[in-house]
Amino acid sequence: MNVRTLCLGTLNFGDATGYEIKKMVEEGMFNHFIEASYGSIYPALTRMADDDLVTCREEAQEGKPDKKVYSITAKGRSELASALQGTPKPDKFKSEFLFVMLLADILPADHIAAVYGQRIEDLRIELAQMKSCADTGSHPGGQFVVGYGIAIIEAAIGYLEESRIGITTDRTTETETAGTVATAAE
Amino acid sequence: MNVRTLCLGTLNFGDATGYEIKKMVEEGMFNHFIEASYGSIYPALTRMADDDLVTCREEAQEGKPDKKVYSITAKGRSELASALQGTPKPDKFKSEFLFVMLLADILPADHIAAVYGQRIEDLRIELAQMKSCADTGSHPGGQFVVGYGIAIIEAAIGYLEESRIGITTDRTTETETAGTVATAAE
DNA sequence: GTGAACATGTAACAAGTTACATGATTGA
DNA sequence: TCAATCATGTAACTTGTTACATGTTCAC
Repeated sequence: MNVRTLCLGTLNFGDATGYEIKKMVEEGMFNHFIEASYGSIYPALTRMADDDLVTCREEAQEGKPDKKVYSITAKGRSELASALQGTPKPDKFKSEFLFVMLLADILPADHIAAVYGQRIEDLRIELAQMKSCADTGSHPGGQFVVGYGIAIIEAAIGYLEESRIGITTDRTTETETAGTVATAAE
Repeated sequence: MNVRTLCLGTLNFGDATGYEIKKMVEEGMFNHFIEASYGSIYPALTRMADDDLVTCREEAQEGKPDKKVYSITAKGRSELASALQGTPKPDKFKSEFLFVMLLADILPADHIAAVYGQRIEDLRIELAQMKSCADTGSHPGGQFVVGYGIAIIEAAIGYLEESRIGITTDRTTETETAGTVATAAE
């Protein structure tokens, strides 16, 4: 999915500036399954205004630069609907963490342990953040998405906790090799 | 993580051709948390051979073009280890499906139902595929990764199944609007 | 007085994908 | 005979990120 559809989707929930869209994406529940930068949002918004998918009203502010508040148009809404038509592409789940775990045996045991612990902690934070989203947004679609996120993160935490002993201990002989490699890397 | 590290990582499990690396990524357990195309793998392999991270031995074949079998070198292994040093970036989970669900109320009810059903089916296939990986790879890191994948996919399926009624029924008044939008979209 | 938050925007750059080019074999 | 599998490779193209540019206010 492209930035255009993303912007259209957020604007469907209400008017917003480019700045606000970015914030919603990185702080709201969007956060966990989408991302976008200013460098892509602003140009997208400008082009969409040219295409009449959104309208822009400028709001002067004291001290701060003018706000450009965007609203989705009827044309924008139908564009959004047709972009959402058809089968959505399968989810993409990219994980450097898992890649590291896959190659755990060539890495120092303490590094693995640290990364592992950190991951659990990160997931707990993500979970808390997601649960706070659940209270705010009473919108049905939002509720569903947040529920999905919670279910998955809880499963991940659960798995990591019950596998912790296995992955951390299961490596007696490898530590020397890892040491050699780490030294050679410098 | 870049293609280089990915290739180095797969070569760490044994020699392979560019073609085989691609297959492993799209069929093996790598599949679910990484992706790469020929257009990125082949150039990466060539450059890494120049940098002495891998060696290449050409194997003539009848009827088929020559195979280029790559092996990771000691230098490659240390490069891999140092690339895996440091905290891995947080997992990225991108989901068009969830985005569609978020905006379910502006889309035709039957479309949502179809997409929803398809998603459950796809996840079941993914789960089966992942479970078959579990038998093949007896490697500890692989076992862990596959276990993680299974845990998450099962959680997703579970959530989708128990929420099915809610998301599909909870939309009586919206259908008309959706119809209008769908028409306008054409 | 220093950094964060507010607010927009552009240009250079990175990274990878898609499509193309080539060509034999094998199974339906 | 038509598609798929095996096998490699390049060039054009997409898409988006990073870094920069600009400027105020508020809190510490």
